[in-house]
Formats: sequence, C-alpha cells, structure tokens
Amino acid sequence: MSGDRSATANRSPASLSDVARIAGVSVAAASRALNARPGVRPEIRARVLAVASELRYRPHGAARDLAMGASSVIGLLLPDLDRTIPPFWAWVHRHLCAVAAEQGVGVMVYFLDDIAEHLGDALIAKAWRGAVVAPDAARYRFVRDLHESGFPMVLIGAPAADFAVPSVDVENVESSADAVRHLLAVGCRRIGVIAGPADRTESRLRVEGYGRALAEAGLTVDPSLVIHADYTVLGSADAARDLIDHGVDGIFATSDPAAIATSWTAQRLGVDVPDELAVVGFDGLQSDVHDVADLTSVVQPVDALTREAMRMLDRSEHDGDPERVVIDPHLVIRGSTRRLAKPGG
Amino acid sequence: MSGDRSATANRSPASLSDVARIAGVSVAAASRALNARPGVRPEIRARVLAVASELRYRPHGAARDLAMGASSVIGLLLPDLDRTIPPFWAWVHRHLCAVAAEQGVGVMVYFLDDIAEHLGDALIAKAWRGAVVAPDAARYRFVRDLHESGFPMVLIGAPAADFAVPSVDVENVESSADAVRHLLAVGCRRIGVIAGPADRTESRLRVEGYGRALAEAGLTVDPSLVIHADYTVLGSADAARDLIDHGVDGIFATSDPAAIATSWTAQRLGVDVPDELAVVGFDGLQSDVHDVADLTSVVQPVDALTREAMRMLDRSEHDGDPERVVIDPHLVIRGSTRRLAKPGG
DNA sequence: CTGAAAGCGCTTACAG
DNA sequence: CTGAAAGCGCTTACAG
Repeated sequence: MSGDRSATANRSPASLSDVARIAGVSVAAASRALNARPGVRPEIRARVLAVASELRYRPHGAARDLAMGASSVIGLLLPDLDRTIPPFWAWVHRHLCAVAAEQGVGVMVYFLDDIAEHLGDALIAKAWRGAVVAPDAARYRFVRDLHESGFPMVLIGAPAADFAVPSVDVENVESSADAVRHLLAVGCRRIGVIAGPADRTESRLRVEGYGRALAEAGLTVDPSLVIHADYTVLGSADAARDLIDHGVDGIFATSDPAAIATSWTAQRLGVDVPDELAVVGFDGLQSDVHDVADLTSVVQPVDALTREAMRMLDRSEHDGDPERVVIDPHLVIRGSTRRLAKPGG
Repeated sequence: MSGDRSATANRSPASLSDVARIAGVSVAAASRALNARPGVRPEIRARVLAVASELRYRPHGAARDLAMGASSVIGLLLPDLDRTIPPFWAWVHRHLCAVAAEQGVGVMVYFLDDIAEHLGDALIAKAWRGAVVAPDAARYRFVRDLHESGFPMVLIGAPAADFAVPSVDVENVESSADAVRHLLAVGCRRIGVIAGPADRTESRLRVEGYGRALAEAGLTVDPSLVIHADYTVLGSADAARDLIDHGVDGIFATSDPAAIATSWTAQRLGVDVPDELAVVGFDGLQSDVHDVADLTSVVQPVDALTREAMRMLDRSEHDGDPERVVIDPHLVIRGSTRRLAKPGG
C-alpha cells in the first residue's frame, strides 16, 4: 500500500524501446533484429534477441499494424441461438480460427445482437482486414452500412437475395438431391423433408433438391410432407413427429439438429432407425451428439469454406458482381440409413 | 485496370484528420466533439458530427487504445474438442462476449492448440486488458509464461493445483452432493457416477460430493460404480452402459454430455428414464439437445461466472494468493428424475 | 550495417 | 472554446 512501488511498476510490459535501450542499440535496429530483416550484424541481432527474451518482450500487435498500414485481425459476426453459439457456427468458428492462426491473424468475435444492442457500429471494423459473416447478418442495418461503405466482407452460406455480398457456400440443390436419391436407393418410397425457416435461401434450395430427386423417381411432392422448422433439435421435434404420423419411411432433414431430433423422436415413438425410418441430415457436425446418433449426412466442407472465405477477404474487389464460390459437399453414409435389407417399394 | 484510380482510392476509410479537415477544425477539436468531451462549441460539435456521419467515419479502436494507454480488448483462450468448441465453452464464450459488449470491449478468441502450433507466444496478449482462460490452459508453457510475467488472467473453472491463477468457479462438492441427495430422495438406492478425467480438479470435487451424499445416507461408495470418462457424449456412452449393466437405478453424470449419453444409452437399452433409471447432469447447457433430453442438472451460473471473470481482470493484483471466487450453482429438476412413484428402498 | 526522423490514427495536457 | 505539439509502440524509407 506504500512500499515497493518499483516492483509493481516493473510489471508494465517491456516495449521495443526498453529492449533497444538495454541492448544499447536504436529502436530501428532492434525492430530489424526482432523481425529478421536483412542488414543487421549477427552479433547485434543476437544481443537484441537475448535482451528481448530476458525482458519477456512481445510486440504490440496493434501498434505494429498501425505502423505497417496492415491488419492482422479479422472479425467474425455470429448469430445467437438462445444465448449460445449455433452448432454449425461453432464449427465454422473453430476452423476459421485455425486458418487465421496459420497466417498469424487473430479473430475478433462479435454476436450480431450484441453489436446492435450495445456497441453500435462504432469501434467495429475500422482496424480489421475484413469480416466473415453469417447469413443472418443481412438483417442488421449496420452490416449493410458496413458493406456499402466498401468494407471487405464475405458471407459463409447462402446470401439473401437483396444482399449482394461475396459469399462461399456449399452447393445446395444437387447435394440435397443426392441425399434424397440415397434414401430412394435404400428403399424409401414415402420421404418427408424437414425444411429450414421459409425465408432462408439455403432452405429453399435444399427443398428444391428434394423435389428434383423425387421427380426423377417419378414421384410427386406431397406438400404435407414438407414441414418447416428452425435449425434446432427442440424446434424440429414436432416436425419429425408430424412426418412420422404421416407414415413416412424416410426423412431428409435439411440440418443435423433436425436429423437428431428425428432420430430421437423416432426412438421415443418406438420407430426403428434405419429399418422403419431412414434419416439423412445436412451439415456433418463434428459434435459428439451427432456421432452418437450415427447420422448419414451431407457434410459441409468447413475447412475449405473457411479457407476460401479467408482468401476472398483479401481480394475484395467490390466492383461488378460480388464473387460467389460454391463448394461441393459430400454425402457421408452412416448408421441412420444403413439398412440390412432393402424393403421393396 | 487503369482509369478511375481515384474512385478506388476513396474507398480507404476516413480518418479523424479527414473529418477535421473537411469540418474545418483541428483534429483535437474533432476528437473532443466525437467523444462528447466538454468544451466544444455546440455549433462546432454539430458540424463535426455531420461530417463524420457523411464520411462514414468510425474510430480506429487500436489507435485509440494506443493513445489512451488503455485496452478495449480481452483474450479468450479456448480448448479444442475434435475441431469444434466444447459445448460448455461455447456457452461461456457467448456470455463473455455479451458482458464484454456491455462495456465496449471486444473479445479475441484463440484456441490453445493453435497458439502452440502456429502463433507462438508472440503477438498474443500485449495489447489485451487480460485473458479469460479454460482450465486446460495450465497444460501450455506459454500460458504459464504469460501468467508469470504478470499478465492479467482469470481462469473459469477449477485451476490445477500447481497453477496459481485467479479463478471463478462454481461450488463443486456441495452442489454435487445435492444432486445425489436428490437422486436418493426420488428413491434411488444404487447410484453410479460418471466422473470426468481423473486428473481434473473439478471432477475430483464432484465425486467427493457424490461420496458425501452417500455417506450421509449410510451408504458406502462402491468403486465399481465410479467410472471415469471425458466430457463428451461419445466418450461417456460406454461408462453409462457399464453402470447400467451393474444394475444402478440412478446416475450422477458430472457433465451434461455424459448425462445425455446416459439418457441416450438407456433409451437404446430399453431402460426407462426416469422410472427405471434417474439421471442428473452437471452444467445446465442451454443447448437444444439438452432440452430434448429434458435433463435434471446442476446448472452453472454462466452469466455470473463471466461477469465476475471480467471484473477480476481489472483488479488483477498479482501479489499474495490469487483471488478465488466461488459461485453456487442451482439444481434444476426436470424430466430425467421426475418419477411418478417413488419406489421404496 | 546503423541511427535519427517521420508517420500510422488517435488523445490529452498545455498554451493561447 | 480551440489549436499546435507530444506521445502511445511500432516500422520503414532516408541519410550516414
């Protein structure tokens, strides 16, 4: 409360000038040494490095960015799901951080609602290289402002029709058709679909794929077998029950949470999966719940999606039409459609 | 490729000096106006604000931090779970962002493995106000170095015995005892526990609580009913099966994923929950899977935990023993222990 | 090879 | 009330 103030003062982290002073060189030399720039006598470099290590020196990233006119941080704008992170986005989040780390880039994470409620559009974005955003972002005024002002932004997923932002997405229609073709192949004749929210682009596309596969098989779409739900387990359980009540023998869930809800509900109702009901999901979540349900699913190539998003952030041209990258997902077959016998039609 | 370079150049975001110049005032005045500092003629302020808005000016957070010697960003160091975010940490993550946003603070998220593999300890932390870390952090050399160098850090959860860092945690022993007392109260006589990894502090404490409740009831701990698993659904399913094979009528799972595994496994085996097997979890995850399983659980007060962690970051004294805050969780009773009849002992 | 100087975008005493 | 100046921690031409 009075005495050894010096000991405490020493706690403030060492700066480059501290290192330079103690090593007996200029800050310019110290900077060059630390950054392995050419033109520093080895002896000097060694001394600087030693002092830096001794002082536990670590560079001030923001100051460096400022000086270099560069940016080593990107933003990630996430949707909120009942005070937690939606499973798919947690997955994207983790991969984006990995890809960013490879490039020495940090990720600042914000939830769209928080920005709207607290931060306003201030402080956000100015020092960022750009931002990766979820489709939900289109609903926020500040996101559109940001985009219109030329701020680099790439959306992962299917952008809303009125939001012309660069995007990376999986191919939705054919991959969904493949999922349904698979259900047909294992013997399903009456297939229902749990769609996402009606206003979501990717939901519409996935249902389109569903229709395409049925048409190819000479089947028509029964509207009562197309049920909309959100992308949550809880919110999809009723849809699953409805479809089962309608006597389906196969369900294409346009999200893994919906597929898990289906699997769970079937189990509750004593309906055997996969023999009485085959289930295909969409996402390929790495979550362990997903593993336990042993779901056949259209697996999103999240590593490729985030890697591409990162790349697009840099070449954000902003002239002409926004770039759209589409990556093919893969249907991974697992227990929920692995029937021993294929019941005839 | 040649022509309107100016149009492109204009894309670079407006700086304070741009605003000042166009408003015809000094940058100092512009700064004061924008920050609502006293001593600016209303007329000037209005002009500055108008220009700023016109130019879509937004402050450069890092530059401001640098000038003010402050920091408006904290770090969050997360564990990795098979290339995704562990459910409990996704929950903490979301709340921490909310609490930070209230204070105009941003959150930089890093995964411990990524730092160890790619970033090294550089670039990290220098400009942060401090970092919130998971117990796993103790396993990383760079985290310990950071801590030893006086960097503000607070751990959410139970710190390892040899890692003297400030921490916020739930009370583990009594709350676990309560969970088990509840199982006894609904009629369970043979209660098993799915513990966490043997080297985790909180796992040891929760098992201690389990033993305490049994002892109070005059029961002794049967070692074959204490099974260690990790905190994942998949990794806990075998433990659940083992316990069921041992004829338990109640299971205290020290994590919600383990409880979900139990519920799922019981269903698979045709064992009715809650009537034949009552299940209590720990965490109170808001995840929808959790909702569907309708688990009775010891709910962690994540909002309070993150709020307290945020507060502790500021008064990181670093002298004497590290501060330890313990918050009481609450047992929330739901379907997995709600028996119609209480079978006698 | 090395150092003094200017500058990145901002804020805050300090003089007018 | 207002502006010129110094400074936050760094980097990079530019002269020696």
